[in-house]
Amino acid sequence: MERSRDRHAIQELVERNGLLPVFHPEVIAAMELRIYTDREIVCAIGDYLEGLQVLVKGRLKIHTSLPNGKTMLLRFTEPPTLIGDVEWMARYPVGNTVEAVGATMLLFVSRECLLEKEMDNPAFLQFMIRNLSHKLFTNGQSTALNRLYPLENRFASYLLALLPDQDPASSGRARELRTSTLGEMAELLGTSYRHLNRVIARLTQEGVVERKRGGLRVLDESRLRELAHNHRYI
Amino acid sequence: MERSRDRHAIQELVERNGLLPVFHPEVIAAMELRIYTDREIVCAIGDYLEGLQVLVKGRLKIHTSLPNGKTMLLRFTEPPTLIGDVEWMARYPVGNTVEAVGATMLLFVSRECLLEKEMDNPAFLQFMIRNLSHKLFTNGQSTALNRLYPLENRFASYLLALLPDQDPASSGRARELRTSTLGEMAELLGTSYRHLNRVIARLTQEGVVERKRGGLRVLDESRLRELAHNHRYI
DNA sequence: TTTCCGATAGGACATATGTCCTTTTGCTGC
DNA sequence: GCAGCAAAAGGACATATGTCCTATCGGAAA
Repeated sequence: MERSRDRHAIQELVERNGLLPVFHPEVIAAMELRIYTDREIVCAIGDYLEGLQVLVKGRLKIHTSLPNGKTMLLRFTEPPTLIGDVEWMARYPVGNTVEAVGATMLLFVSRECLLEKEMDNPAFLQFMIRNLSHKLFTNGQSTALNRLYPLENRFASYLLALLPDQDPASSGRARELRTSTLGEMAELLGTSYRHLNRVIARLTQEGVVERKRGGLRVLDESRLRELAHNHRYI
Repeated sequence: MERSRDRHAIQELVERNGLLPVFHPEVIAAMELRIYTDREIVCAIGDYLEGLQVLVKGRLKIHTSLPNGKTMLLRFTEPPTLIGDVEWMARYPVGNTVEAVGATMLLFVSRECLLEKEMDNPAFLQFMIRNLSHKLFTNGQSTALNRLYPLENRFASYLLALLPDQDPASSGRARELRTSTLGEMAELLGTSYRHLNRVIARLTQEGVVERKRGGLRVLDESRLRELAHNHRYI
């Protein structure tokens, strides 16, 4: 993770993400820009955060650990998303691991700074409420859907979420996506490696994906969307 | 549902639940006391709420509907719990059904009243944030646990949550609990009637519960607690 | 009382997923 | 090139759970 105090860049990111009316100017002035590279951990379960962060560029992957030591994918998020909002006020330990997908930028504000300058700022407090509400709302949806569909569908959603953003030049072409290891992917999806393997085998059989050196290749994206139903890891 | 404007009662409930510092006096003055009887619906999925409610006495059952029409138990809550906090600010449609368990009391404040008097009140806004954070936090826990344990364990949790509060006179005695129908209970637990039946059969076999006219009888509460693990429908 | 229906109970079988193992494959260090 | 390892692929079997059916049972309606 790289830190920056580049006022100009920060100001621009604040504006582009509509954060100008939310934070007190002094708070914006105290913000730090944090740049993470692919797969870097932004925060891990059990951490006590020193502040709040706002994702302003790139994408994050959120997953959680179960008591039995396994992990399970929760969701992907896009700007502007708050990280540490749940833990901020009540000082909870971090509940989910947050990991960068590709290069990402987050704005960081220290806890003290917020406590000092924003606790009486309705705009900020309302912003927090809106964000928490939204998380709870989507959370509810996704929980239900998670229980509703078998792995095949969740896996399809996962692949779609990982696909690089559509760029015109590549449309139609089979897209690739790396996976650290299939074992890790299985963990993220909350299943066993064995089972994931079975599902991949089936999809390979059907020509939807293709096993490939160190990853998978998506052959039939539309079929994948069909399988993913409406369910999206957002 | 019965409405009351009994100032004295309302004032007492506000104080007993620590809400005095949270709401503006004028808001408290405008509160309405709503009394629900067992199994009455407080709000249903899709509703647009006209205000915020605070559970101040009794217990609520929260469940959700899945796209396929089935329902699934989410949790039970105890005072002081906010109802409608998620939907309040962003005007979301209600995401979960809320139902009274036994006689319950909620304080109601209209949306307009809040918008007019509390949007700039840091104490209130912070209160909302604390509540939303807490919901998100416990929500996360329960989601994970939900996926971790098989029905037998979730069922045990459910029975424990339904048991009437411990009263000294009845300790040691087998406790009864009505269930509307087993079919409904299955829905709440997010499983099929058939499967629930199987699990009950097993537990009956083991002498943990006993089938009974219109309900079940808990014979071995300690074993039930064992099965429920740490997982609790709170 | 007789009939009928919703609620129960449970059989038979299929699918989703987990656990334990074995084999194959492709790199990597020697 | 060869031994050795971690990841990948997949066989065998067990458990959790779903779907479809059938049979009972007890109370409500006729």
